[in-house]
Amino acid sequence: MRENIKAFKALSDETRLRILNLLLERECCVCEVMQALQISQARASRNLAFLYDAGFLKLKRDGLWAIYSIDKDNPKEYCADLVEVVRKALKKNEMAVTDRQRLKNAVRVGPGNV
Amino acid sequence: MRENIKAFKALSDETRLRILNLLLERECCVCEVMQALQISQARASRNLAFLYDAGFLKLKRDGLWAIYSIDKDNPKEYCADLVEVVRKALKKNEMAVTDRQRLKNAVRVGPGNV
DNA sequence: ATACTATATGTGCAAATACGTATATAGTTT
DNA sequence: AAACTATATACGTATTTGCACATATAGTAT
Repeated sequence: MRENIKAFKALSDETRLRILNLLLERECCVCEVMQALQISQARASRNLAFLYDAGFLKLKRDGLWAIYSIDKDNPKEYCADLVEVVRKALKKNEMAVTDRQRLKNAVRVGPGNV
Repeated sequence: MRENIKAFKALSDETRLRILNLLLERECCVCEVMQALQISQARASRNLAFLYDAGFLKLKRDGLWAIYSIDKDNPKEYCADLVEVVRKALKKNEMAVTDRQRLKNAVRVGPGNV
């Protein structure tokens, strides 16, 4: 039960839903998330970590970059189900559409160079 | 987005997941919920109201009793999807099984008579 | 009407949450 | 090595949450 609660809690926050919306498009590094959502680096990092901890994301390192993506192989069945719910829910959401648009212009370069 | 967040928030709490678990068995009045979960009347009432407000439940009055049940006709598609996720997640959960068992012995009589 | 019953809600408090700011960490480049 | 870069985290603060307790509300029965 504790794990389920953690998963629902992870999804009950606007910042994290917006992040998930981005990652449904493609994998992102922290700096791309902060650009697309126009939020601080610490906020992006923290909320990505929250989603990761809840089991929704996987992480790979590429030099200085931390590349987060949706973990489609997570054995917890509810994870994939919940991601699908989010995808459907945000498909036509105005803010989500804007974020996805901004993601296209985001570049893989750190906070100091944006 | 605000509605989705409210729905996820409603599910990110142990008491409310346990309540939903009961209602997946059958409709319940407030006093049956408090008996099955062994919680206070105020706590049962408030958390039922929370789930109701999030769109998961419907309410019918029967004399003094407030009968809550899962609203299967809610047009919001994510509601039914999320209820299904909860059903799968709690099917074999130990606490959820215990609660369902206790529900069988719950009676439709108020807090003063338990 | 009065007493009773089931449910809802106001209040205050302790704990949890989310954030900005500043700083630490770890990998990269020169 | 030193300077730089992307990310993670510690800390303080404002807000939100969930609860117990007490009380209010509304329907029922006598």
